[in-house]
Amino acid sequence: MVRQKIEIKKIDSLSARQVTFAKRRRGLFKKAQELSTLCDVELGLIVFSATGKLSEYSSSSMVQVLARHNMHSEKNENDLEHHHHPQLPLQLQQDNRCTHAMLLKEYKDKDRHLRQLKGEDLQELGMEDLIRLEKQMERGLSRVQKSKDDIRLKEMSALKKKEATLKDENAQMKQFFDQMGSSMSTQGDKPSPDQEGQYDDSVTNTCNLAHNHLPNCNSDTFLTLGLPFPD
Amino acid sequence: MVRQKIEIKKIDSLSARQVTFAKRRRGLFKKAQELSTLCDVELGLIVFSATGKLSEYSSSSMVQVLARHNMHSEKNENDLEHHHHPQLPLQLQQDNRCTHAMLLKEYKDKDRHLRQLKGEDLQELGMEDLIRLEKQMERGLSRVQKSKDDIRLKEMSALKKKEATLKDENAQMKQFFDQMGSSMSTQGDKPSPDQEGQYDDSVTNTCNLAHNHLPNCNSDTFLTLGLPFPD
DNA sequence: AACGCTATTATTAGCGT
DNA sequence: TACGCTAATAATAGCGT
Repeated sequence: MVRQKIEIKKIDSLSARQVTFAKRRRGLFKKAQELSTLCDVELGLIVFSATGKLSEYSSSSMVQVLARHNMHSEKNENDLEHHHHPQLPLQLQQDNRCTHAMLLKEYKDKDRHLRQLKGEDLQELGMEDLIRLEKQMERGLSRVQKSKDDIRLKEMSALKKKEATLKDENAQMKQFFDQMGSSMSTQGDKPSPDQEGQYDDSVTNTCNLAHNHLPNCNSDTFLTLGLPFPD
Repeated sequence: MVRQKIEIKKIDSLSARQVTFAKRRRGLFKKAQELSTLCDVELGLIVFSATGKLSEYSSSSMVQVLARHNMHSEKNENDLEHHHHPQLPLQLQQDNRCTHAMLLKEYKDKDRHLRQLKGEDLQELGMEDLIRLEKQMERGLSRVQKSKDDIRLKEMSALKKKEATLKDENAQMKQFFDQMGSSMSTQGDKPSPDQEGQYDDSVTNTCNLAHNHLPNCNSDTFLTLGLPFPD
């Protein structure tokens, strides 16, 4: 880094790439080793050099790490099997060895398409492909935005409903306290128990503590008390 | 490292260990990512946190990395088999079986993600997921648009180059015809054959048919004739 | 528990040999 | 090709919030 910071993209020069690979791989293995020691965690690191040579580090043993990793994978696999798409291509459900290659192929196709939708690996595409991709992405984007809007709308309507309910309750309560106030000034102080049942505890308590004859009792104040806006 | 360099041994304090784990894991993943990008190598990193949570990075896909790793292992395994180490085959068989399950899982994951990027199956997503998805799509979209721009720019510069060439040719031709015109009015009508060899047929023919002494011969006219714009 | 800060250490890009 | 070297960037330990 004598001259300047480098940008993270494939190094053009083969020799420079090899040198950097050797240096950074050493650094990476060291960091992995330090992490596993310092934090006492299990970890595995597999690196294939450009020439295909394998080098690996693992805190315990690679077999152990991979076994554990496979357990996790299987767990997720079972969950997915249960909750999600039971209707995938039948071929994929069928057993093992013969479908493995096909599965891998389909997997790679999907992977490529996915990367393209994420804006990677575009250099191999021509203008027509790019335009088709762009259209597809715009469609997807607008659908996502529509979904967002839908959720927001649902949230809004829930809030509106809650607001209406609270306004209602507040109005009733105001009426009740007004009655109580006027009857207090002329006779006793007992509220009728059958009306009290309509209000939930928190609102009732808050109001009982705060006001005895409701000065400035408008519904917004009550709405604020009843609705703890999360943001 | 404000106070001093730390020694590489298990950190005693649980909370400090967790913090360091989070920080260093981020660093390690970043380094792994940089290495795979800079040096264009395949690499996989598997980390189990102290609480058993799995986190992984792989340059391509974990399945591919593990499959490749299994191949290497099997090769070595055969060598070892020869050298009297008969105690690993079970694990590896299990690995292969699990790799298939994992492949299926990753396939499904990719498939789901792909459909989401195409704007399908959005109903199961929450607002956070949608926002993340939207960001991703916007990034992808802008990259696709950048690729389009790049192609257009390349096309433009090719066109500009061609334009310059044609302008040059036209200028030379005009000069030639001017000379011919003036020599016709004073003497003969033969062009010198060695200059004619510089022009390609279409341009030469067009000009010969259209003009005999070049009225209004500006280079744009010639450019239009020489360049059939496709759009 | 998760973030931001910053003084320090750690890593490494570009050379030289 | 592989190994130092060193200036410069990158990571991060220990705090504070």
